[in-house]
Amino acid sequence: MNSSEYPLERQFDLASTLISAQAFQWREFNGIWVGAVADTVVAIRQTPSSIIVEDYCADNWSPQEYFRMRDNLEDINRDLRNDPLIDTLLAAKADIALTSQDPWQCTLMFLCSTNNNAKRISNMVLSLNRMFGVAVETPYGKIHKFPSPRSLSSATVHQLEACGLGYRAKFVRDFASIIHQGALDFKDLKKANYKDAVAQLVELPGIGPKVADCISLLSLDKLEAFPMDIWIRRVVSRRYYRLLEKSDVRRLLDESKTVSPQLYRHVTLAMRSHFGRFAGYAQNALYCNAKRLVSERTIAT
DNA sequence: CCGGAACCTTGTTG
DNA sequence: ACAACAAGGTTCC
Repeated sequence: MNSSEYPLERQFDLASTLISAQAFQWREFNGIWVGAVADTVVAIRQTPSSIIVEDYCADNWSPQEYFRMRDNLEDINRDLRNDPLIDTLLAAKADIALTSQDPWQCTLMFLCSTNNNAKRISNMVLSLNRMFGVAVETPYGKIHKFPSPRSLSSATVHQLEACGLGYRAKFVRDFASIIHQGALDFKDLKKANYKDAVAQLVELPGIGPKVADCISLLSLDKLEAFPMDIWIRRVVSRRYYRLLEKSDVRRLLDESKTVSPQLYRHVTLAMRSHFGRFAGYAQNALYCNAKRLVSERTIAT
């Protein structure tokens, strides 16, 4: 076990970030967050001035990188500062960091995320780890590493269904095979521009435009990606309708109707042109705000 | 290309 | 308690 302390290069809230539905593998043990990341298992805790990481399998996992501590938030915020709502949210200091994850792991988790809720996604990911990941002894019990492409590609659909994946089992297996065979290289996607990366991602089984945007933003350094889920759909149609075609707004407002690929493209393009090259940061702020408002409401009633 | 339905399952809601 | 519904969408037709 390798323990290191990293000074907080800027303030952010660890707990809020780890439950913000950017990743689904984290579990808390009295303020200490334990989870599988990339090819290791880590326990993280936050002090007022630092992040302390215990790394159980390696010594190269960097919280600075994972939490994007080196992004220049002043530049980013200045860039986003032609938007009143974002200004308000930035002033409120939600302190939720944007994560930069391992693409293989990130893609797997978002494959599990479709038509699903955070709690269940988390259960699915933890089951996959338990069934297919290498067990590691920690003070918090046996924690399993994230499975390799090899192990998931040789899994049976039946085994994956036993992890609670449902109809996603086939997607996960097929996707794992593609990666295991080397038919897609995430390094190429990192080098590619946003548009090309998304175009390649949506060719993969179970990955549509929304999941492709999440992967691009959270693991491929495409900070202009603006994933639109149901929460962003609501915010956009109610607070940013001026940027959109009337017919698109009507379509978004009627939640009984699905978002067609073209509508998704229209709307997210409009948002990207509004927010610019760091649109993903704006998306994260809007998403967290929407969720926060809802949780306050459920507590109040 | 578009719209609508089906999709596994579980946690939450009324 | 228990049915109905929603849940960070995608695929198929």
